[in-house]
Amino acid sequence: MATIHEVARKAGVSVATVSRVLNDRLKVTEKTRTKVDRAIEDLNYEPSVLGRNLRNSESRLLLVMIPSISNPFYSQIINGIEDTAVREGYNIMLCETDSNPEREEIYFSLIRNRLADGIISMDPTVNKKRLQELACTYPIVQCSEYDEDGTIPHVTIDNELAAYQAVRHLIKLGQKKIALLNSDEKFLYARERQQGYEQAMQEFDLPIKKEWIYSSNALEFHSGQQAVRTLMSQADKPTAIFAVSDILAIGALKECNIRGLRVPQDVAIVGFDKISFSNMTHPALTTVAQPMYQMGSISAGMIIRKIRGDNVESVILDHELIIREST
Amino acid sequence: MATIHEVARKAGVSVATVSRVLNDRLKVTEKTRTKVDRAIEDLNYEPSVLGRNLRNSESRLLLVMIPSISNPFYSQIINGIEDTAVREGYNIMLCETDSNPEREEIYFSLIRNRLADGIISMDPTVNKKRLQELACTYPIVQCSEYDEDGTIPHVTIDNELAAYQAVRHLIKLGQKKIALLNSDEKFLYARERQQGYEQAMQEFDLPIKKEWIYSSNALEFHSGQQAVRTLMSQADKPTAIFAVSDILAIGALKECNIRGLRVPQDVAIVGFDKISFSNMTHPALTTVAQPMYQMGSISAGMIIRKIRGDNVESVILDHELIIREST
DNA sequence: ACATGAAGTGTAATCGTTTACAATATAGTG
DNA sequence: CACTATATTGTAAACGATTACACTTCATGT
Repeated sequence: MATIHEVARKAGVSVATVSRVLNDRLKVTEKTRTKVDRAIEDLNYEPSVLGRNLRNSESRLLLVMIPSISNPFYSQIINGIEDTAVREGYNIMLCETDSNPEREEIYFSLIRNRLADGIISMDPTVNKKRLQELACTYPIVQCSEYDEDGTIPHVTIDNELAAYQAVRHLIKLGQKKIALLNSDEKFLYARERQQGYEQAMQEFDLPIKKEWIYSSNALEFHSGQQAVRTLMSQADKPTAIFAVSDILAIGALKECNIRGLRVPQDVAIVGFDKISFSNMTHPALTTVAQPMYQMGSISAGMIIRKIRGDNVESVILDHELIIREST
Repeated sequence: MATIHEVARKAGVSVATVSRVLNDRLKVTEKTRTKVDRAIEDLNYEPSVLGRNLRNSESRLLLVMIPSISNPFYSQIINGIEDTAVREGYNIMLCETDSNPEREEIYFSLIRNRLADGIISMDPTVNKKRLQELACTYPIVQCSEYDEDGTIPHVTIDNELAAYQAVRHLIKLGQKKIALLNSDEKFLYARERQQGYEQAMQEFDLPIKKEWIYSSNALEFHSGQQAVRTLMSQADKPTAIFAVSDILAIGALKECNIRGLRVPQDVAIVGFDKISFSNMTHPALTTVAQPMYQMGSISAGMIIRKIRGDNVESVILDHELIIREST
């Protein structure tokens, strides 16, 4: 628990010199440097980040806000963020909002209190107005989800195109009765993916039936199951399902399995996200891969540049359709 | 970005009084309090955690070290930690070690640099000696994994008993040829669960065959698949599998599905951990539930008490066998 | 030998809080 | 009303670093 003063005394120099040895590496003779180094060694001194942060008025901490830590979609993104952040000398604080505005506000207070230098928001349910407001004062970027008419820089994929290609893939396999398993339309990505679905259906002159569009308000496994129950209770049953999330798709798959519907022979299923579990199911899930690691590392890079005061542009990354056994 | 000085000036009081309004709530008249409150309001002042931390020489940050963020086993634990931590005024930094000692050391440096007040370690591959060393100086607790001959307080379950009960469950169902799908024996929990397995087999006079004990060095989905390939290539094939992790069990299940082996009719499978995906498979997995949320919140409570200087005792929690479709 | 300038080092202010201690105001007592 | 005892408030010193600025050296050219 030595301080810079003790090191200075032991080395017979001033604190300024010790600080210079610690940071600059310029403008200090080899001789004093070794004296200081030895003193540091002897006392096994480590500078206090607390003191340094106060003086530099920065914390080198990044807030990463996600709705739920158990959603595997975010795992790879977080990996990307963390690797880049650590490389640049930042650490991350993972904040689980549970889509709860109160909790959200607690985390926002961390940046107002200077405990964080910037925010990467990935919560689609975040209070958009509040976020815009904060973004005027503090560095904020959005990852994956973003606000259409906001000004916050973001990184995302072309959701509409990705959905379009996924549905086209089903159509090319001869599918005609394709259901959409969507999440709540209040989310931008949900609307965009629905757009892509409709575009593909129209392009190939297939009917868009309201009964085949199922909107679930939660991205839960059970919602996927429920969707299949509803869809398959209809007179005119779909023979393929495009789900906007792997979790929903896995729920749908489970329900098909339970009902003895063979996948892909009786029902073909496409998911979205390529979470790690999507190839552990039987059959493995066809899905749209988002470049999650890259999304993470790019958003980390963006927020760090924004903290430094550079101005940054939004980025749209490429996706990829991963064809596996479920289609 | 107002400071306490500006608030003091605006309210016509000293900084000490402002600070008292902020913290104590005692020993300041109603009149001055309202003056100060109004000034705070007007400037919309928020105290800087940086300054406060330096003065109090604490950061109110907890380090939570896990090998991999994508392992769903940790999700619930982290939820438990976070809820308790936030309630006590702490925030957590999630640190993914990737079981990489270098990375581990980076995170250890955060506590040496006073950027964290304590560590909750959940990494079974952590360098035990290093951890013991640090535990002399800094508050550290272990969650789930721990060191038998160490002195670091920990929270865990009775792995041996849990494994024993899982295997006994299989035996009671009439199973006689039970394979053990273990992870690397360097982990304490692996050795303990193997103990439980062997104890159950012995108690019911069933032979323990070396060929039926498969040790995988990674807790990966693919290891589970590989295990089934190996086990089922033998002349004397097991008819049940006890896996020490759900991920391994899900891998095994997938391989059984591929090979047309019916679960549970041809092969019964038991997993361990009750991760959320364990009931999304077809059939849903019988598994041993660890009280993960509770483990998290208890370890958070422990580390906070330890930071305060209280001394804390290790805790062993109850587990539960969850019987589902795979047995 | 001396002025010059560069290079290296030291002094002290600063970041934004908290808090021991001193100072002052207020209430209570005879 | 004078005098304590007590309740509030203010002053200034920490906490542990960084850094502008001032000061010392010391090699160089004359």
